Amino acid sequence: MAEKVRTRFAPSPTGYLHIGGLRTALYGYLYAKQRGGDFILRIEDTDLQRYVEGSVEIIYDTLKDSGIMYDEGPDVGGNYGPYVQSQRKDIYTEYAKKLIELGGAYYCFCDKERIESLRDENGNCRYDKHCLHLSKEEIEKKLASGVPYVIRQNIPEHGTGSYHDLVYGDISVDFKDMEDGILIKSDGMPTYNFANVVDDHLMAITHVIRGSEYLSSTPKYNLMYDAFGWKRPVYIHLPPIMKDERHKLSKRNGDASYADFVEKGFVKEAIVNYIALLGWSPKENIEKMTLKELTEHFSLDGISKSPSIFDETKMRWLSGEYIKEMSDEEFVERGMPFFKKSKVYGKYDLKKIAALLKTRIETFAEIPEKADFLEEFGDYDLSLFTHKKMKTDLEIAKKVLPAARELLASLDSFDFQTLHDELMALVGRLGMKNGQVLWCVRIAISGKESTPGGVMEIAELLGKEETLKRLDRSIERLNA
RNA sequence: GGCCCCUUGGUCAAGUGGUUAAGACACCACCCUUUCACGGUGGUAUCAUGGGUUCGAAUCCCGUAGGGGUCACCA
Repeated sequence: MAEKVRTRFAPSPTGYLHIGGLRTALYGYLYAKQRGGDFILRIEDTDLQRYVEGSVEIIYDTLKDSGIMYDEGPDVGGNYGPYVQSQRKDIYTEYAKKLIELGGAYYCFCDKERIESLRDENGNCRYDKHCLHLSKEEIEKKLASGVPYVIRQNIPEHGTGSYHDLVYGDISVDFKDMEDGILIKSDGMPTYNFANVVDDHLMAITHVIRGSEYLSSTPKYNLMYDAFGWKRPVYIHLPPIMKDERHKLSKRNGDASYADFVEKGFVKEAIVNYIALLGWSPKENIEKMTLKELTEHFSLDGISKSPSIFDETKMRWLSGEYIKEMSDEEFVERGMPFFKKSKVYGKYDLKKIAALLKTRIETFAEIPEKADFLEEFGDYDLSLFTHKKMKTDLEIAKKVLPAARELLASLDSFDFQTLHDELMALVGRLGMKNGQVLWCVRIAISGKESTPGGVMEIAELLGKEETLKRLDRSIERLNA
């Protein structure tokens, strides 16, 4: 039986979950789910300086809201906990000591001043393995007398660290280019460099999916896996998502996060769908995929190596696609926050408005601007009556509107079908073209060059009274 | 600066020695249509650059340029 696939998403709670992070989580989720494996959430909070209150909740909420459900995590439990690194301090201490015994790490008592003195002309400092050569007695003595210390990784002075990445291929880095990095800080907490190795092993992670910034430090981690005699995981490094060709997408630069896009009215499925497509493409050459479909089509060999630029325009298009296929009920329900911001809320049958709006907007945020004309009727520009293609002008409008006014006033029912039949009959009686009559009436009751729906839909929504009122106002202005 | 990595239209991208170099978004045109949309049809536009290797290179090799990452008691 094949080993069960276990992937993980390991964010640090530093304030938000950016788009790049969400994509990393998504790929981990997709790969695990596709293989019938587990997806784990682990919080990497070993740096108490950078911890931001409430950010863990943002991580939980974003993942759940976007549908990326984790099988194990701090708030859902699991057999490999705890899933918060700050609660695993003793574990790291234990393994750090073990690594020292194995020769893969050593105590370092050097103070800041000594480290600073190691800086070279470029301002880089590289530890000189000074404390590696301390005798056992010296170490015991310093430890006993409470001299502050860190634990450093002991990296060989010669040789090369190589590994195979599923996206980037074979990567090798010379050991001489790596520093004896700190594994355990003087406050007793581990650094990422140590905690990720220990946790990934202890949590039985089979595939490590993370950003490409770890590409060149991975050989260091492999050194530890090897020293412990642990099996190295499969590595999958992901290219960054950029804002433009120079800058990575980041909240610090004011770039939108998942939550921001939801707030901007994007359909959630579209956001997930779009970020899945950044840096990955399916064999089948399809664009629109739900999370379930993504799980079916996802494959690691479709991941690209080069950075991709986030394009909100394409995400808007996807969002529009999801909106188009919603039922009127679903549209009303999901767009409710935006209906509430519009002037039509509470005054109209929102389902009818939904039907008209569906094919015309891409994000829910467009609801107010597209629907508010139903409640707003100002003194529009009369030149709207002139339209070359429709063959209309002010003179035609002056003939059409009174006739239409008379007709509409005489109607008992004001539903779409009646309006359609009667208006078309009027077109015949006047001996004009459809567009000449319909364009003029639509302008007269909407005051807008473009509206969701035509005259009949709008008149039905407005109702007889309001339609006539607007018609009267337009005729009055036309004759003024 | 050292090391690691990347480079196909405006954007996302397919492509793994022989293709008219897919497809999508955006853009433009036309058709449909009571507006705007939707839908349909078509169009503009890409292999960073210089050398090789080869009968043949977007695909392989080397150099150059440009870009990103990393070199923390951050992850």
